[in-house]
Amino acid sequence: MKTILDIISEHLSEAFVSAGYDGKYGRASVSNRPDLCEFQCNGALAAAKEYKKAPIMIAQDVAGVLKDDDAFDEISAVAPGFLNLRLNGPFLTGYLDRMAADEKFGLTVKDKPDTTVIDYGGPNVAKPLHVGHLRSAIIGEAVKRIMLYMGDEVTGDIHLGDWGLQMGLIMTELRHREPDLPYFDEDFEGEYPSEPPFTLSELEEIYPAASARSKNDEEYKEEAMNDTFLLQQGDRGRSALWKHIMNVSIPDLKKNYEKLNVSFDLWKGESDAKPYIDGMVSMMKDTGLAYESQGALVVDVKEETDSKEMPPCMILKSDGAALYTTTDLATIAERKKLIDPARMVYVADKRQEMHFVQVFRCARKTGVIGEDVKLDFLGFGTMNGADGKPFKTRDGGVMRLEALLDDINEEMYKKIRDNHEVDEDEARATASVVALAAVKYGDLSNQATKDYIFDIDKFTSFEGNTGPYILYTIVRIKSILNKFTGDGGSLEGLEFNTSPVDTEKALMLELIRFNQVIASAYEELAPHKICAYIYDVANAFNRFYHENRILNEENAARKAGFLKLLDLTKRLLETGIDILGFSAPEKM
RNA sequence: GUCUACGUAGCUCAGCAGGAUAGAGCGUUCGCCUCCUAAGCGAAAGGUCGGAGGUUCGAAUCCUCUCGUGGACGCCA
Repeated sequence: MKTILDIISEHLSEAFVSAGYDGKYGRASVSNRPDLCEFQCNGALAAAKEYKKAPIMIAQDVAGVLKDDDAFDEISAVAPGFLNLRLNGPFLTGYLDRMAADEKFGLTVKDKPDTTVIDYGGPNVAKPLHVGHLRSAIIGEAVKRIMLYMGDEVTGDIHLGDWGLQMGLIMTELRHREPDLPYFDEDFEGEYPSEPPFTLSELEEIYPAASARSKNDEEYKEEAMNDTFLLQQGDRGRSALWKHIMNVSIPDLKKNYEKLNVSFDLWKGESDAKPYIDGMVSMMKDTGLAYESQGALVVDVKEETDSKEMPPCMILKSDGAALYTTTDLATIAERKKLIDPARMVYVADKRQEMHFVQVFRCARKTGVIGEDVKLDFLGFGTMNGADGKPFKTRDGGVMRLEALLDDINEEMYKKIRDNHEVDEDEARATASVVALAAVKYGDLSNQATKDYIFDIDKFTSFEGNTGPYILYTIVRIKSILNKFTGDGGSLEGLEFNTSPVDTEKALMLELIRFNQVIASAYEELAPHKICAYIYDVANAFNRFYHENRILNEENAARKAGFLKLLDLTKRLLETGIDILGFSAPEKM
């Protein structure tokens, strides 16, 4: 179904043509002066030059043609040449009727879905999730859902960090602590123990310890690199140990992502690309594109148009071990073979942009992937604390994701208990739903590419442009509709009011933007556009709510129209937050 | 040093295929709960859109320069 702007633009274009001007000038936009009009067209201003005519004259000509158009109640040509439009009530409700009857509220889904892989999350195994992992998870999940809603076939891959130096570091540290473990005995030929030699919390402590030591201890770091290399070569003991690390770590990761309402279709990792590395490397060597430089194997990815330095893409380190670029390239080959997607989207910290530019160029240049497959990098900014510096706990440590969510849950719980008399279980359940919305909306309402301030005080205050405000609005609507249906009312067969009151029409005008907003959020991979939109809708609803008594409205037809509008508003808002990856409680 | 992103109200952010009086939220001040949830609604105050040039009838938006801040710049991911 066409967007309302496209429809209005068509009317305008025809009018421009009828008046003797080029139809291209008939582009409509939402008014930036709601006091004057609902939609506007600035085409006459642009056309003035071509026709050497005062813009107001052109606007008047077009307005003259439009005066019989039943889509509009009011058309005026205003100096210096604006065309101001107000929509006709029945025309507007006709559009709403079609929206309400459509499964996707008039969104034109893609007729040819793109098979897409979205790579997000990217946690390292054996490391607890911390706040730094929040953005990739939240943004990636939202982008995945936007693409799904738009009709693409999307596979979300968590792409675990399970094959790099961090694995070697863990093994080195473990050997220093427990040198007698059979995994490190090269002569050991028996069965390795089935029980892991560490618990989750031990594992979570081992990595930071190892990482810290490797920074000051050159010898230790070399050991870790060697362990990494041996693991990648398939060393038996290290592979067994690797499995233990995975088995201990992954269930915990799953549990944590579940709490975030983030789910992955694939739990693949860097290690899964291993079978593709050798073939890929020899292919790159055979074609002569990969060559040795300073002991490492590299591929040049410079392009003539580059205005900056572009270091070559490193395929193998000088010790022959794989690194980040290696597994990312091999993963592209793996996805090509197993999924054959039309597009791959990577959601990662924007500081990795250079890496992805190199990987994408290298993949194309060496034929790992064809030119027809779209490769997109969506980089997000750093999550900073209230002081504008990278987010830390009060004592300066890295905040674990679990701790952060627990804090916010607790604040939320207190707030609910303060506001209403509810039993403990219900308050806890509601608190977790609202807290998640607060965190996710707080992140998603900012442009992904920018750094943003994660201010716990702000997020737990829950006023203004926040997730809880959106939820509160939905809960309000639900409450009214439930009361209505509880009293025996039915939402079937209601009709929109064709002569809406001001705040009612304002709400309608917000609702009809839905398909436009979703399409634009999809084009730009921009969840914040959906946030801004549902905030506008919630705002318009709350104004309407305050000015009208809905259930007590005496005019039955008018009341029916109100209820019909409420129902559609609720469905749109619920769809919006579902796309963003959170949900609303029944009460709050 | 090279490249890059960003500088919009006291704070946090929208707006940017050029268009009428630059918008929200928080904070500040003042109103509104006998009535469907006040986590709400209304109103006020608060801005030379970092600065300087340029293109244009018209620039927060496009171009150039400049200042400031962050980031990236081969064996980490």
